[in-house]
Amino acid sequence: MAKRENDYFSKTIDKGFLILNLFDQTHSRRNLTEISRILSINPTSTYRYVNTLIELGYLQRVSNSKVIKLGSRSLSLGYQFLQGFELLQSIKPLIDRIYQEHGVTIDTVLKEGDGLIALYRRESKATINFRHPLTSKSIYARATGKAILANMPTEEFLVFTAKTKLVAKTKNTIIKMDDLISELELTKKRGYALANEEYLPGLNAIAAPLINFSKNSVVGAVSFDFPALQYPIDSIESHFADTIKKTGMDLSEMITVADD
Amino acid sequence: MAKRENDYFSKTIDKGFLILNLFDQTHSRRNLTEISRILSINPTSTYRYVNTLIELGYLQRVSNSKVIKLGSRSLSLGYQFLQGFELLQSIKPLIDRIYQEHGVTIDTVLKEGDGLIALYRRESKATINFRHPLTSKSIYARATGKAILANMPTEEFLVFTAKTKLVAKTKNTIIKMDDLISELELTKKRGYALANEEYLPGLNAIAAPLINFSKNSVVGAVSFDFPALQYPIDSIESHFADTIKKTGMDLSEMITVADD
DNA sequence: TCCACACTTACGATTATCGTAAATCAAGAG
DNA sequence: CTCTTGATTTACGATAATCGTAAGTGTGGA
Repeated sequence: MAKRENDYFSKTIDKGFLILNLFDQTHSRRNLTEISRILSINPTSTYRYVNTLIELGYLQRVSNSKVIKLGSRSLSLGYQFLQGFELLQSIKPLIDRIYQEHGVTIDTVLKEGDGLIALYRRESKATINFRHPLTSKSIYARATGKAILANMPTEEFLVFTAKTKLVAKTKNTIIKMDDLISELELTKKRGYALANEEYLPGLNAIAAPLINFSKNSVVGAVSFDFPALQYPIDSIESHFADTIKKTGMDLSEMITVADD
Repeated sequence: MAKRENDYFSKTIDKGFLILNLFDQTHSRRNLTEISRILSINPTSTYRYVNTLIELGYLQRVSNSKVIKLGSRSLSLGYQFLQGFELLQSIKPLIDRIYQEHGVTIDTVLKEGDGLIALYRRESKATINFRHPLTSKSIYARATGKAILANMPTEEFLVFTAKTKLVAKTKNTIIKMDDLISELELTKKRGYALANEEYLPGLNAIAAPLINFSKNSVVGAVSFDFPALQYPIDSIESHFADTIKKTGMDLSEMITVADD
């Protein structure tokens, strides 16, 4: 073996998942060349991998053509992941209950690397909103993100400030780091974060951090989301500040137990 | 190379997914030895694979211990699969609407090999019921399964009768093949299937097949599920026969377009 | 403290995968 | 209908990734 750089990492598995990851709502169909180019994998290897995933049922051909889409095995694996993910199962009943009581849209996210990933979302109209982004990097522009940033260890926050360039997502996005820092100080003090159309135009939100008390670290955040037109930020703050703080605390307690 | 049995199938990818598949609601935590034994993979290889999946975030260690559970990457991949699965996206709005109108529990399944897999489910109380089985083999005991069997090509049905042994799931399960066959003839004639506590005690259901008209083949089924106590099978039949047939037809039309 | 078992690392042997080249297929242009 | 072009699939020797034994390290219970 040449380098033995990391003997205990399988590149092949990595590639398999990279391929599967290319299929999502906006790219539900792809062909070999596309896959091969995006991932810079030799066409023959790509063929082998795709063929494997098709035989396993995770991908399938669109009516015997060369076009490829997700297979039904992916669907059941998807459900299985949701069912098997302990944290989701533990917080779901509580979120559903709060949703019933207050009729607000609730979004729960986890901190994952630099960004956020969706943990569970209840929409005031439909159920899970399948259009909502599953991951987002612009953590500083979202209420959930700000709740997390405000409760990060100083060291980690410094890394964030060092490597993040604040980009305007909307006209309200905070783009000066100093402004963001004082906003976060306020956020930490009062126990909740606000986002006044800072991430998406027309979307206001209030969020509280999710803390693993036993590790004393922030793992995510929960937010209530509102249409900005009917719910100006002041009215959200006066009506929901206590509720979001309580919700954050309740969820944090569950997470502390479930997260290990 | 020794055999060149199938040059275009990657065993490594296969194994990666086999490992991930071991994690579900009832087995949300496992250790190396367990995985290695179940899959008959050499411990070192198992270590390599698990290590890979951990580095990629699909698995994670339970607080630095040796115990392993699903990682947050699996959660987002799970959501991504649901979002990217075209058939689910196309039928979801219709199911949601029928759910609103009739307030019944709706279950949609796809035929997959010998068994059924969950496509989408709306519960009359909560949303997606995460406890409901995602896959089931006892196709003959369920309303959805019977709707599918009744509309299978003769050839495929003969394969089913040849290799299936009817096992009683409840005291009502049909266990004589002749009885099942005449039941299926009736099912086909009237356009819907009934299950009178044949799969689970206390569960009654009425189901219609989902047909891909362009291929002229049955791809799944949709059912309304009821608690047997409040809803005897006769009353279900008289109240919901037309609705389930209409629902089946509407969904079939969508599927014909979306399924290719 | 010791034992038993599980996990991790090392490294030569093995063989699965890589990747060039050539064949086949499919779609659009003429 | 034929040709052309680009995509997909197959073949097969070369390469290097993975396998699997063996030995080392950790960990929990007796």
